[in-house]
Amino acid sequence: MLLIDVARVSEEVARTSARLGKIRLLAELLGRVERAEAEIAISYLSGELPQRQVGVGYRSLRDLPEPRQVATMTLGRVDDLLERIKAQTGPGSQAARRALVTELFGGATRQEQSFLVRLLTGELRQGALDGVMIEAIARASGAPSAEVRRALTLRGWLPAVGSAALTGGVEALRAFQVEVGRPVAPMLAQSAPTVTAALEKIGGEAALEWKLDGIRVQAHRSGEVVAVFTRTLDDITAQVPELVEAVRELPYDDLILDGEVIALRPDGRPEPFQVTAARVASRTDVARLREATPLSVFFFDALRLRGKDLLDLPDAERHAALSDAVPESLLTPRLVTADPAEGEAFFAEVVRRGHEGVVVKSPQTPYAAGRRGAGWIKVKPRHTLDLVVLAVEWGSGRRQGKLSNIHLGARDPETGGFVMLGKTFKGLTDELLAWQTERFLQLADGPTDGWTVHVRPVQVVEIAFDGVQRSTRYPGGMALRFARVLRYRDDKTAAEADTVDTVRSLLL
DNA sequence: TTCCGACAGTGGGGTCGCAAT
DNA sequence: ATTGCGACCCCACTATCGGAA
Repeated sequence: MLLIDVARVSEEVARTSARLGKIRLLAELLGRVERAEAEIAISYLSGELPQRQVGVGYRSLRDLPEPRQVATMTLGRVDDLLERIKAQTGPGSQAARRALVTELFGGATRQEQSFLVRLLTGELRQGALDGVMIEAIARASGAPSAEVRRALTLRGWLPAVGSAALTGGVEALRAFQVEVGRPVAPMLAQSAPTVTAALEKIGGEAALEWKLDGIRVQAHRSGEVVAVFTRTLDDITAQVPELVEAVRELPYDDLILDGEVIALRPDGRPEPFQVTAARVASRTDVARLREATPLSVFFFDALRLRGKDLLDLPDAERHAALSDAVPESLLTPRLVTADPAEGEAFFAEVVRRGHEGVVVKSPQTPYAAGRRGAGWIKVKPRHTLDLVVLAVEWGSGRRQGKLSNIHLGARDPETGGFVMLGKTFKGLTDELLAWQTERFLQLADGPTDGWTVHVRPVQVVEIAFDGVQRSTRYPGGMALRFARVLRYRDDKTAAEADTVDTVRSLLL
């Protein structure tokens, strides 16, 4: 199959707003792709590369060669070039990669170049990724989409699942089983503003667990072999020796556990997320790093124990099995209650100890691998500040032509100026986007680079955020974590906005 | 007919490793 | 030594479609 066939379908999918229409278009293409190229086609049309990453991003694609007039590239040829690009390492590799990128794009038409750029930068923007592709595979193969989804959560890579479905139908999909050493898509949580609201959603008794601000881990053990995976199924076994040792000491040797690793201070309080993240990301000199910043692990779920899959069991039963297999010191603290007052007190205590919040879990739900099911609901405290808008950036995609990402500043009483604390584009409705575009064009002040519009610092905005972290990027040395817009405040002037001192007091 | 679950999109700050400067 | 880039940790929120109620 030619790349142009895939690029054309992608554009047609992007033009189609109906999801069923997108599914029909994708299924039609899957129906005529050769088996040998099915993985590549599925991969490209769900916005990922078979190579996963090849070391080429937005910056490397700035100036491309002139496009061809006639489309001749096959999927196999593109895949081969991407494979060679990925294989470049060591001195001279950047030039070699650049040459191969030129070769790839020089063989492509304008339409193909556009598709490849979006594919390589991870911005396909056709309104269809895994979720829609699952349905398309189901339709093209005749297998129920639930079977496709189930196979995906166990295999972790849709092209392999889709290719199997197209070749062998439902039977091939059923052959995918939980396999120790191969990560399962982790279950995710929804969120609620308070524990009371979360309990109400679940209805009746629920389990409340500490939410630790670390790195999610899935630990596998087969015999003495241990492997550890992240939320996106990357292998980080070598970076977390403490976890590997802890799992080796467990009495069972065929298991998959779900948990969190986190760096704790000697007094048991958590280190800032940045400390845990830096430790886990470091691959060099791990032995020395673990002396200075040891990691602790806390498990909260068991997907497999003693060779038995537990995914389909209700939470309460999985947790009973977990607490039977794992010592208390490795278990995430947990309280089972139906009483909102008791739940809120538990939440307050967890926050007082410096942790991120709680996860409220329904005792009945099975492990919904890969889904953001209603069985788990996270609750975190929320801070707010009244800040001043210093500048705005033009949006992209569906926000093209709208001023979108706003720069946030706190008042500095010493200088009478404002100190930037970060940016946000979250929490804006279409109505608000339209309003702020007009408002900030009126307030525009000073030079613009065509991207950022600086404004007179007069507009106050109420911002919600999770916390203040240390920053080397901003002049105040601090930045807001997960900032989002709550509302514009026209009842306050910039002189009444919150100060950097207020923000600094939240840093400790 | 209305409601709501699932998805895709739009980006945020911080960190590491690697190659180039 | 420093800088630029790619990749991946953490993530919130809104709009939309289409099946469920």
